[in-house]
Amino acid sequence: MVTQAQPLATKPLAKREPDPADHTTCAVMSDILNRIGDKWSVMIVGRLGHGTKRFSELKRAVEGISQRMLTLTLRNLERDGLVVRTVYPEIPPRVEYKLTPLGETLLEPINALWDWASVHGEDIARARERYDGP
Amino acid sequence: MVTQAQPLATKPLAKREPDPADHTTCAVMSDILNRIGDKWSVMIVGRLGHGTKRFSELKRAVEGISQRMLTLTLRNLERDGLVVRTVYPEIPPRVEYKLTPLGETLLEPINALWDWASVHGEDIARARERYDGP
DNA sequence: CAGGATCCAAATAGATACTG
DNA sequence: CAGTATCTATTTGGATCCTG
Repeated sequence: MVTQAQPLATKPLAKREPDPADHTTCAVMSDILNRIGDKWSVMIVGRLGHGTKRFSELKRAVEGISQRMLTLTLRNLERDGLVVRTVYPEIPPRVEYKLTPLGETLLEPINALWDWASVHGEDIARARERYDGP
Repeated sequence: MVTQAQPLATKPLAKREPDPADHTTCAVMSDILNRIGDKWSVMIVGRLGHGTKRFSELKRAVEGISQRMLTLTLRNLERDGLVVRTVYPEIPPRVEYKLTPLGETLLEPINALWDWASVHGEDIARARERYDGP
């Protein structure tokens, strides 16, 4: 309940190797992964990396997503401070979503992953074929 | 011992921006995220980044994981060619896990994420407090 | 248009108990 | 030690209907 105003900003835990034995960072990672690891968050963040989009644009852009999941995912991203939601009180209603500065910083590691996926995706596919049987 | 596969190098699909409209890479991403996005894979890969570990070592190192989930996750990582499993026919049995060359390449984007998490974890925590109510 | 509310199916995860 | 086999609880996602 205490809205503690600790000297915030970029005074993190210090850079460190990924170390699952480090329970603090480990917990944070679990948390992050729960967000970006879900089925849609990365797609949406990636799409918003191209600029502001409204709800229906996202729905069309992110192939296969249901209305419900788009709403839920956007709410979570908003809650985590990665996305801002702006409502224009018009008729018909218009709602726009864009990345926050924090959200934009996430774009970088996500791009790294995206690159990895595009480079090694076929390696994985081959590994699976090998594993699943000759 | 296990230097069987050369890192297959970089002959990818060409570098590209994250673009959820690109259905090919998009599908690959979904796939990758399904692997590294689950609750345990990243922890395990991170831990194996420090070197070969046996089953019980991993179980102790990755806090909170159940035997079942460790087995399942390791099998998936093995299937995807990210981890090699070596059984030593001794009594009592000994099984060791280590990253493949492909698995090691994954360490890099994972580290990027880990860094991001350690830097911005508190930002997210604060954003949530703000969102959830004062 | 941008959702909220429901209901239901499927995927995931945890807790045992048992085994070579 | 390193699993497998079950059974159950929780999470998640999709489909559908409704509204300002």
